[in-house]
Amino acid sequence: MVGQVRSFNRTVTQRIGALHDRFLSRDRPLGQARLLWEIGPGGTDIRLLRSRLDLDSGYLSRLLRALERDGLIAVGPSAADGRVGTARLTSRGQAERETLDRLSDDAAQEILRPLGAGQRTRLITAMAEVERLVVASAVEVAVRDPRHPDARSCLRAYFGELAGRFESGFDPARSIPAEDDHLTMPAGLFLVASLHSEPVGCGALKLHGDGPAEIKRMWVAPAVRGLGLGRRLLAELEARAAARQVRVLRLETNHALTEAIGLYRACGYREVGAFNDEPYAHHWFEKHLGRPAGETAPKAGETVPAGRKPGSFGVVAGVQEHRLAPDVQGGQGAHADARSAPSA
Amino acid sequence: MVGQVRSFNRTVTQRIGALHDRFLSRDRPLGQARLLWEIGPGGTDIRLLRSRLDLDSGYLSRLLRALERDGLIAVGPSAADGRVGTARLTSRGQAERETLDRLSDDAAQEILRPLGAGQRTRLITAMAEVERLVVASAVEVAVRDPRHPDARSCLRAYFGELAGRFESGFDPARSIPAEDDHLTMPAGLFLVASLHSEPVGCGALKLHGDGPAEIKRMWVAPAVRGLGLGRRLLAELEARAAARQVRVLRLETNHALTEAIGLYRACGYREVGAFNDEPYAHHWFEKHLGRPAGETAPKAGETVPAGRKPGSFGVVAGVQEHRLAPDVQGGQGAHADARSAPSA
DNA sequence: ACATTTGCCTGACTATAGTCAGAGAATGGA
DNA sequence: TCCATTCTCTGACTATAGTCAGGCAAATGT
Repeated sequence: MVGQVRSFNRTVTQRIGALHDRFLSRDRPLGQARLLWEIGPGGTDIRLLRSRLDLDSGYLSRLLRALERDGLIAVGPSAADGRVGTARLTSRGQAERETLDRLSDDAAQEILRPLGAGQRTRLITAMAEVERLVVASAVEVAVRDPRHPDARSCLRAYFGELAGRFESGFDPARSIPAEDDHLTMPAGLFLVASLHSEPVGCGALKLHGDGPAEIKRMWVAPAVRGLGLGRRLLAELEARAAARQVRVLRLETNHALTEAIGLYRACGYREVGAFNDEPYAHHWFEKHLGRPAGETAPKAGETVPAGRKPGSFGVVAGVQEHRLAPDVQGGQGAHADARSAPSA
Repeated sequence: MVGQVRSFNRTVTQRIGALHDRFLSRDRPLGQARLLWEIGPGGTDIRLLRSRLDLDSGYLSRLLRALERDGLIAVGPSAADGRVGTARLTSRGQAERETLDRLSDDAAQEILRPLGAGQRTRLITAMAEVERLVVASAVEVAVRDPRHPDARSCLRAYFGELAGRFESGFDPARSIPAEDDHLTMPAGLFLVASLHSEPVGCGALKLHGDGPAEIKRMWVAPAVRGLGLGRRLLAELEARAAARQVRVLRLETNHALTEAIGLYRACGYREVGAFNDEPYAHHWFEKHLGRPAGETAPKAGETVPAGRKPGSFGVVAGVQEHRLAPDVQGGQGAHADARSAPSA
């Protein structure tokens, strides 16, 4: 497995990355091109640019002034806050950005051009799959204080969604409360999932000594649904509950939340009778932890067992192996001919 | 299609490339690390390094001496040719290389770690597919003089393979000859397929005025089989034949070459009676060009029709869209909540 | 044997990317 | 009102990556 990932890293990153950069930096340094793109039509606050591209403020400042000198952008103070600046594209900047857009298309075409029709569709499909899963793997899950802005943002989105999806609407005041203190150690905990440091999901655990603990506040942002994030949050909560000697987990949910119900079932939760009087709930679930298992997915954060083979493959350019892509093929036996010195 | 490729380029290249480089250049500049890797155990001639990494000779020289100063490599003249130098790793160099190897593994693990078991296998499968096809798209096909070293290398490999696979062996002198002049314009032409400027396949066309032309010397290196290269070479030959008013293509082949026979059939060649007395042939095929089509794959080198949508997506870092990966999902409607300023 | 080519090296440059320590203005909170 | 903080900018550096023009020595072809 690791071997395939490494092989992919070498071959694909190298080839596509190189092609990409070659097209983009045809007449402008890469850093500037990146920035020009990132500003986008409509303009962007400088501090946003800094955090998004993760640039030193001095460096960014210089890049901005280079673009400004070339008449591609105009920088002015933000309306709301006199300290922050806003960069916006001039019409020349817009044109330049459209050129970049076109070049990026060319780079993509360059990949597709040599392939046949069937190969193209297979490539597109596989690329979509890799992309989905790589994005999924870029999501980070961490314990956060429920009072943290990211947590608050998730909770707001969560309540908003409940209000939209429950046929009765949703009023937090009528629901059984789960106050911040109850979702903070030692009473419980709150997990936030982030993608590129923006919150995209959450889940909470409310402990009751060594009695059954409760799963609360399970939410995944619409943009990242279908990436297995719900399952991952749930597994993470279960692991942390188990680490605190919890034997039984419980949760209640509304019948409008069909994906959630499906998730709980798939993760080994069994429907039980109502164990509380939550007015918005239609289903109550329970799961006993520490089972002989077989039905639960391996927990996220677990170390992958796959051992490294001593003589395994490429690190960087790895052109030797990369060259004739023996990884791609099964065997690598009798092609000495193809490798024979071309200039002999 | 182009949109998906672009989206992939941004997301995957960015994420994986960044991770990769972060691991590798922990204590050594990337250029040096790459070089150290490329030299490999057993050492490599400097001119090979130059062509493989496509480096300026001056720059390479400096990199080599930096590594030499650090005691990681030793450079000496090659045994065969006093002009060329050979770089080989010292024991410290070996150790350093193994560290890089380990770091590269770590980078791969880092991708897999957050995923569940099912996701991992799906990712691996999709990565293998993308890699195969990206390698396929990196193969270049061009007309070459059959006397060119690359062409010679292919022919040598081709004859070698025939000798190994025909139960009777193969002696070029007994076969109907196709001399260099007959495979050079205007009498014919010779195609060479290269991957990273190493020859990996060939195919030739022998014209007979406006009579049936012959396909000859079809060969694909074992390491790149299964990438559709044979089909591509064949399509390319057909296109060039058609451009010269050829109406009918012919070829003969030996029954030991089962993949080739399958390829010809799949590409619309019909078996016909022997049209020559080639002693090594068991099957003779023919194809009429310029048919109403439907059975031939689209010719390589053809322009892809897929038009660019005016407001389409990211060029460079493209963090805006990239961030919550709307491309990955179908829709992008109601997740304003998840985007709301995390620092609000 | 001699001219040409090939392969590597050196010196002299340039551009890009990035870091770090402040300075100075605007803002927010006590 | 004042103090601490936030945000951007400037100056002063450094490292990496690369380019280009020769120079010298070994090999090659005639």
